[in-house]
Amino acid sequence: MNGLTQDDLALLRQNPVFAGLKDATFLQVAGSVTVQTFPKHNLIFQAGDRASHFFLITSGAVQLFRSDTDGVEKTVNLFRRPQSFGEAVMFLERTFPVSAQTLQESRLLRVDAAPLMSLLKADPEIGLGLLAAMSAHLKLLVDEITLLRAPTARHRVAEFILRQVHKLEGAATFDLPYSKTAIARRLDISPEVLSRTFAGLRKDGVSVKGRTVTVADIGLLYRQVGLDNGS
Amino acid sequence: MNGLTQDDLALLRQNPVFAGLKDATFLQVAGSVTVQTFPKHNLIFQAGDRASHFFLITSGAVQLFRSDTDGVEKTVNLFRRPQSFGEAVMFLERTFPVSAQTLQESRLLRVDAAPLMSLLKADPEIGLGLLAAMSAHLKLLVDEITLLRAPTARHRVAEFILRQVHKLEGAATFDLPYSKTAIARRLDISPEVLSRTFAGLRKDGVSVKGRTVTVADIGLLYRQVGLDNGS
DNA sequence: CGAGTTCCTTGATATGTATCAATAAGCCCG
DNA sequence: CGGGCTTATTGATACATATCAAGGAACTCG
Repeated sequence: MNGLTQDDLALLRQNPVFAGLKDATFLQVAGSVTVQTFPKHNLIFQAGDRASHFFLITSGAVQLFRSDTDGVEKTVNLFRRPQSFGEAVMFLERTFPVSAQTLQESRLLRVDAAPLMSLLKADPEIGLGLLAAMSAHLKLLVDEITLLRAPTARHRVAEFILRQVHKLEGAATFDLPYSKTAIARRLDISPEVLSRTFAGLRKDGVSVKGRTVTVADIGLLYRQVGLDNGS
Repeated sequence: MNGLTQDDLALLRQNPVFAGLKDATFLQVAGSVTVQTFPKHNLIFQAGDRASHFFLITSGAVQLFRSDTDGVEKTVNLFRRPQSFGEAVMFLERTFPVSAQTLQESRLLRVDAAPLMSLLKADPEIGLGLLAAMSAHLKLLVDEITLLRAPTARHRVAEFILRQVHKLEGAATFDLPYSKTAIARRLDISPEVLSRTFAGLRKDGVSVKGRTVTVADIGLLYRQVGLDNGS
């Protein structure tokens, strides 16, 4: 053991760098992760240091900063749990372009580049797997943003339905993938509004009975939402 | 030339797979991208085919589907401009687990794996560069989602300010990075509400004069927003 | 089958945000 | 400096959503 808690492992696992790894590979890498705690205002690394590792924050706060020629510190970025920093530079095998210091007492997970990079270089498939996972993840997030930027609850719900339906026109029936409360949370609306919105969509041929949703005319729904289904 | 328009290039460029490449590398890869147009209901690839390429949609719509043993088509996913599909499988050098067909007349950009993969294998740094860029991109998107999920305009604006400030407490002054209209768009609120919100924050020590913002007490702002600055 | 949950729906109300409209401030360029 | 443009502010109003409250439906477990 290296002192990592369950929480630490979960945090690592959901970091983009690790999310795409297979369990076995992940555990292998996690084995070399170490916990470091720093007091307030402690330097973590300095601009110009070799980026032989990156950090994930479990508590506290870290400031990335640049020291001007005249010694004035200019903060570039501020990170907190569950953010990580330094990984991009690590992948690039460069030196840190900025310095990092804690703003509070902080607990960090230090991920050394060596084990990860040697895995990546020994087995290119791992790197490709990471690329695959990251691009898939990016797609999901872009979709999520599209959904959240929809102007009204009606639009969000309709978009959500249209994504479940996987068709451009005609009729369709499908089951909601999870509870309505959870869907409401995901769409960032209250459960009440979700319920009302479903009710309001009834006159447009959307009927919801329990978890089963039936759409009479998908094309109509596209038009309702102001999207173009291309037809 | 291979028939790619400016629009095609821009679309490719903003795809996660290409967004992280250096210009030179990008142009090299783009040189082997081809345009393919398909009529409606045309098979693009079949489950089991070798994933020697992936596609980006410039117009039309594509359905990914699975043919059950009894021949029933079950749609897995539906993609439209500017989405891409197949890249994850391509990176993994596997065969497509599903089939793809157009639902409308469609125009696709076909990106062959060979040039990209040989680049990746010849120069591991390119793959690492992609990983670096993707993980940076993922961070941005996650931040964006956090921002959009903030409950009120006040929260969004405060979060936005706190991100510009890069500090946890004390006072700070900074310049807005772009016009207020643009900021409003980014926060998904109307310019009027942004204006009012700035005005409303005045009594909490936030003053906005032109593009210059001054925050008297950052800790107060954190508390206002219900965030914890850890102090 | 029925009591106890949890989840969902519906109504009433308050709050927040968009929208419309008008004014004011900033900016560019002659 | 001043006209003409864009950008920002402020007010009035309408609409959308959250919240509070209560009733109803579905699910679980004995």
